Amino acid sequence: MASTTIYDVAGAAKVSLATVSRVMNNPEKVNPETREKVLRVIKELGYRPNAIARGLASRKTTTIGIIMADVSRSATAQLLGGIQDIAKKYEYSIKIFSISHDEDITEAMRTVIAEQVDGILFLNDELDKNQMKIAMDSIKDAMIPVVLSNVFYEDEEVPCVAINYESATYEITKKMLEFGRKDIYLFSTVRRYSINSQKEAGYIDAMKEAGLEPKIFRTSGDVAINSLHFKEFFGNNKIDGVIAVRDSIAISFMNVAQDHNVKIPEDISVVGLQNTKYAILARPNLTCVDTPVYDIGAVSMRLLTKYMKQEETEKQGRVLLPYRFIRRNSTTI
Amino acid sequence: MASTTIYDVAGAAKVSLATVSRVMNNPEKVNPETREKVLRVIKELGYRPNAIARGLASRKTTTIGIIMADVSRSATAQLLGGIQDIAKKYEYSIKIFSISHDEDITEAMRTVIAEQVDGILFLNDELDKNQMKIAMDSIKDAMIPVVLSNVFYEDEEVPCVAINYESATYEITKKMLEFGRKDIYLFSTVRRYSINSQKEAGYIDAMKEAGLEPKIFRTSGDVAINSLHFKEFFGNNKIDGVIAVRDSIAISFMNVAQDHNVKIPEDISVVGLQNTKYAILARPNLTCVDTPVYDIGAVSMRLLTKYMKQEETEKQGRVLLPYRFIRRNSTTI
DNA sequence: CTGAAAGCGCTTACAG
DNA sequence: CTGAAAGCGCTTACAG
Repeated sequence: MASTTIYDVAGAAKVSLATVSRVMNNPEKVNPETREKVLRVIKELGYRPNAIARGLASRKTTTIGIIMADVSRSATAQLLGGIQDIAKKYEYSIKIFSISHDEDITEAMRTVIAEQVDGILFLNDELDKNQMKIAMDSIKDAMIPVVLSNVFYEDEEVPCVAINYESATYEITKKMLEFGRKDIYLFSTVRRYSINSQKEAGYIDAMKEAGLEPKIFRTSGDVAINSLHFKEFFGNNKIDGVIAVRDSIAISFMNVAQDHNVKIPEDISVVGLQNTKYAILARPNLTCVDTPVYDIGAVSMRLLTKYMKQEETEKQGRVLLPYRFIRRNSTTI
Repeated sequence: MASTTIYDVAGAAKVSLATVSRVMNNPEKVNPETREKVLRVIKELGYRPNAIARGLASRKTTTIGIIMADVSRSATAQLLGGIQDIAKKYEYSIKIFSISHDEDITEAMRTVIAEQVDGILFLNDELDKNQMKIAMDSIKDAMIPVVLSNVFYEDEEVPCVAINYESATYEITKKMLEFGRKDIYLFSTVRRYSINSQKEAGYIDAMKEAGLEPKIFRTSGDVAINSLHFKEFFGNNKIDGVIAVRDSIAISFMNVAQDHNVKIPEDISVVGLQNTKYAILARPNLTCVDTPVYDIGAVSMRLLTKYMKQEETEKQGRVLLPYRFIRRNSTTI
């Protein structure tokens, strides 16, 4: 079945195609009677304008591009959830682009730009400074509105929606210190992410302020490997607190600790910095800093629509969403 | 910076735009020398053809549409991972569309079709039979190649990549029976998914074959609610085996059971039907049927490319990928 | 309020 | 092998 075009509608309604176009785009500019007539025909024929033709003619695709590292990462999927809900509301389509840190960023960005998206939501937090600069510069050159979503970039002029991971981690570290913990470790990842760097900074601040030495332990994202690494903590290392950038790291640590007859939270307090749904499946339940990733996605998409419609023109810098602590049984806090 | 067009390239290379177009689409049809010249100019100018214009002129967008229920569901994110890797390889762009079971499917499908995607990967397994029919019929009418990815539809003519969840569940139930378990429950979801129905069917078969009464317990997807429901199992119900359609259900059951001093696996054997990465974070580690969701995504995308290029023309029906059992500590199997 | 016409940036027969 | 021209299905000034 060949799809019906604007010509078919114009023919059936006995008007010009310009009029049909107007009832779809500027209905107020057309006589109510003809408008109704056209609307009726549109409905009868089930007509939907070809989005590609419309995109070419109007130079607006009502499509946004989402640039990320890996869809299957839990945080990315959550962000997408929030983005999608808002995008749907404002009738934007979504195109996704994964860019790996080991590919040619210039080329990858050209691909995105060639797709003529109206705006970009940038979620990739696995690029280094130089790569980020290339990406941001190419978006700027193409004059495409962009919002960073749960990623940080040094140029604070670029709009960004996230959480103040630094202060969140600072505060939770402080709290542990107040409750008497001294040998607190931060468990982070081997790969560097812009967000985890912030968490590390907050932790380091709090420890230094207390006159203690910050101890960052970097582990793999792989749970099986983590488990092996963790064993070393139960011989020589003095340790009474753990803050993990990922819940899965915290949970696998708790498991290994308990296998070594270490009591959680009495001997070691453990905190996760995500609050994924697995936090309450862990035994003991994992105390967390709750980071509202869905909301970050939703808010950043909402902000992007404003830039695309030029309702918001001045760069307002970083939007930092509130976070909160969820006390469960893995801490004595 | 206004983007460079094919006219700019043609001008700089002193050829017609038709020639530029040819070096991009049918390089073999143009003289090697002019080809090199044009290629050089393209590189210098960083030219990339406008994908929208190209799409309109060629009637091919090299974009596929992915229809799903909710991106943030773990299985969906995994599928997307596999899809994206293959799509990238074949240079297809990806547009995502979420369709909820409570919206107007006809309209939703029109939106997808209006976007002129070259092919559709259908992942939504939350629609009922009638809705599925509407969706499939509209795709057929629009003559867009489609592959079902981890979803089942009664018309087996529609290409589909998945796992034989029915036989997988049948076999694991059998295995439990062989090892002496008798009061085996299947824990499923309140909402109906095409995949979970298959799991239920396999379980029912195996139980009936053994002359036992199948007992399906439907619980919410919410872990907190599950926990409350599970309590009833430790008073009256006789139960010595649990097969859960989701790992999270299995894990929260194990937690509640252990809180009631029930021994896993001695008193109750527990199996999860996903093998998410949380299976090994659970205590005891969760025995699973491993369902290679990433692979389903990758294979379905690969198959779709074949249909789009018409390499594969005849409908080959369902492609069922292999699955396997992963024995861990939550079973005595 | 409505229609004729140009144009969006490409591709693709058609000539030559 | 190359170019001129038509056309993809729309939108949008421009007249009227």
